[in-house]
Amino acid sequence: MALNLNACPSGDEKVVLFGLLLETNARLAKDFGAELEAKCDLPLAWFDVLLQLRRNELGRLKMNQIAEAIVHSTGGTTRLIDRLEVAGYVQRENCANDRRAIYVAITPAGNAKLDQALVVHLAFLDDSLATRLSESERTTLSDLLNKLIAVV
Amino acid sequence: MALNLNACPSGDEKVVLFGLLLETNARLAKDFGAELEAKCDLPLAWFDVLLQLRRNELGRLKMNQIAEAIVHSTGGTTRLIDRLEVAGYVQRENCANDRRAIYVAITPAGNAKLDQALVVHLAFLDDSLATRLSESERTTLSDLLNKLIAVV
DNA sequence: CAAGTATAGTTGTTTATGCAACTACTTGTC
DNA sequence: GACAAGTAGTTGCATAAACAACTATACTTG
Repeated sequence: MALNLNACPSGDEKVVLFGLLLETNARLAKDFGAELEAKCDLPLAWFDVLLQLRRNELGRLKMNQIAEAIVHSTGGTTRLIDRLEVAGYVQRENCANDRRAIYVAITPAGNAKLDQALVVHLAFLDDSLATRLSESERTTLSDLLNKLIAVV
Repeated sequence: MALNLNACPSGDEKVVLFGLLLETNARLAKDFGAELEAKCDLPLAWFDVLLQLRRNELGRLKMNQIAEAIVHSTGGTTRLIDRLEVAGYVQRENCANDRRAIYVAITPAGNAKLDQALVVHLAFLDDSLATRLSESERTTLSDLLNKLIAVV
């Protein structure tokens, strides 16, 4: 396995871990994305936006908060929200205090779609997460990822 | 935090974990990708390909093995390898046994570029991984991700 | 061994995204 | 209170990737 470690640290423990993280993510995103698209006709990025919006108790966030939360550029987020708005899942609302800013609010149709998607999501997670990791393992994983992401 | 759990399981433990995985990955990929691009003029996807090639003791893989390893479509992989080949980092080689198949082999220039990139990678990992997670935490994280990815 | 099926890779087309330049608005400072 | 600097969002452009249709080769089965 570790054939030529010094010249080529491609087998370094941290390098492997980083690669594993990318790969795990890519496979999960691909699998779940395909399922979501097939069963709900909803792209993963749209799901992500709707979920972020629901997590805010007012059901709305500013553009830059969304961009930050879903780790997209602001330009990309503008057009992503454009598509969601055309589909009727969100709507732009003006911000009284700051006329530069725009709130994006989830609509009833968006909430309904998200509910539908969450059913699929939970089934997927039962199948792919819960069968592979116990509850305590999932807690450990959460803790580690939180440490990893903290103040990056 | 859990305002309306039953109607809207957006705060479900598994849902949160899944989101955390996506977010961690997105941030790490974005940060490291930017650094790699800035310091080595090497896109993250190229780095990934070169790393996969080096991990094979012959320094070469077939197209479909690469596509599988980096979790891309075969069509996307064709064009990714096109670019790497134009840059001189890999070369296509015929496969004697199977005339449909094509080997992609890393070139000396590719190896040199990868060495350069690995220096940057290790520095990044020291900075973003090693400072946040101890060695035993990293081992735990590796184990959990391996379980998660197994036979997906 | 011929016909049908499966596999490896490429190509046309569409789409989503990032970057940089831009407009509009706000905040801080003299 | 005007001007500089900073911030919010959008747009033009370039690019990377997915999907589906295609070609070429290999395998399988009657």
